[in-house]
Amino acid sequence: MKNPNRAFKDAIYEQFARIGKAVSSPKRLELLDILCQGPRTVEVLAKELSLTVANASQHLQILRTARLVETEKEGLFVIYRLADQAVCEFFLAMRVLAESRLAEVEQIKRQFLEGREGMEPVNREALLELVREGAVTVLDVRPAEEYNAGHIAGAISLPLKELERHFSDLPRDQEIVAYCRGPYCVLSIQAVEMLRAKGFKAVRIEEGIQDFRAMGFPIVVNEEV
Amino acid sequence: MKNPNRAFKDAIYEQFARIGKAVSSPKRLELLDILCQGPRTVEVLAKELSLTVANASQHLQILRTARLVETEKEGLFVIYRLADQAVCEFFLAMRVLAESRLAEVEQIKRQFLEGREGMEPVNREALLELVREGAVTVLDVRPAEEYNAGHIAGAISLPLKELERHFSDLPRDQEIVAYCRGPYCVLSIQAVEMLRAKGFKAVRIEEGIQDFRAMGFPIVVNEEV
DNA sequence: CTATTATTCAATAAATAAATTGAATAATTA
DNA sequence: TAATTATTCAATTTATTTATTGAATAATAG
Repeated sequence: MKNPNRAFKDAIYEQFARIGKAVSSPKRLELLDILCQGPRTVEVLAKELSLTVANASQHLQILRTARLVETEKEGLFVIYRLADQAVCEFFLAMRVLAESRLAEVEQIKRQFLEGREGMEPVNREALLELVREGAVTVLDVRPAEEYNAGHIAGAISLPLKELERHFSDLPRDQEIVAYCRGPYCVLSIQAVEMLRAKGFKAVRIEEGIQDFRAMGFPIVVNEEV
Repeated sequence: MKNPNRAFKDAIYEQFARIGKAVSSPKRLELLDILCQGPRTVEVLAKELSLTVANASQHLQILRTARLVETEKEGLFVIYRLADQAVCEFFLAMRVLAESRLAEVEQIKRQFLEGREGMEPVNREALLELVREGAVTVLDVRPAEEYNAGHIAGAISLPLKELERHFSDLPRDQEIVAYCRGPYCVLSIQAVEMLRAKGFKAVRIEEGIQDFRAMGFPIVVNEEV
């Protein structure tokens, strides 16, 4: 070893790599993405990712070893949550980097949305402005608990599962903008398809709640029951 | 497969994981850190990390596959550089996250600096303010090429290797603040030790050139020769 | 053309990580 | 207390990653 500082540097970068290793698995990234939305039990996470519970538990423990998530035992359940909001911001930064550096991401997305109406990349800035002004009906199509945990001020909660039962509550003259968890969540895609099939003027906005938060949109949190 | 969108999500998160895998090795993180300072040849990078050239080349190719770095052939040499300044910012974000989440980082650093004078965590804000005001002599102890590629406005270039020959150029009445590549670069540590041994009032500032840039310090770039 | 030099490639062995399976643990309910 | 449920543990197989080595390639200089 020529350089006497090698051991120090090795030790430091090995620590940095703990974070890197934690985010080097697609499954763990998806877990982080969901945990950005709020705390979840192992069971719920496993189901969301179509993993066995044991496998999900293992991945979660790796995230915990890297101190990116924390746990709390509540009765029979173990609730996992992000250790810090900074972890969510880091995940978002990584997503943005992947989107900007890897053309494949855009390609996979385009391929998935191909042929579906209302999903074409709209003029995002203009749409965001309309949302800001309240000039459109903003629909939060995530499950009610997630809406309660935090939603865009002025947005209406209408979980995808209940959409069919509430068509009559929605305006036919005004544009409807649906959002969900983010660009890779399909809830808003399905919602817009259903709405369009019924003749509504609906469009999807890719941004998820964390993106809106990062952009400084006012977020409303409902009281816990 | 219960969920028909699984394939889409798997494809997306697999792309994200390409970035994660690229930054999951300590060696590749160190390579990125150095490349944040500027372009380098394979040979130089290999030497800096005490790696074989073949091994360094392999790591660099992995970074290139993840589109984090780019290459350019110049004569016999292949020059690697970051593909985008955003990659440097991402690396810094990862470093900050590791520092905040992993207590081990601070511990390793403390252990390394133990017993050395001038390295105690000084009042950073106050010191930065002095640097900003030009109330202290600011020493850039990196190699001259790196100084030329970008340095804090007002800083004097005095590479560690030439320090001994230029003691007489330095003020004995004013405080000297040395900086280098960042908190895990040892150049400024060695410089401060040498200066103190000669009776100068020298302190180290942990921040590296990329940190100063991120903090909005004015950076001066010398004309290429 | 030959020699030199920087880099990459290819093959291998060793280490590490991933998913699967079934058993073990811990908290709760009947 | 026994049964149930959510989670973790441990063992295994399979796949991936890492470092090492020596050969191959490509650009340049003699």
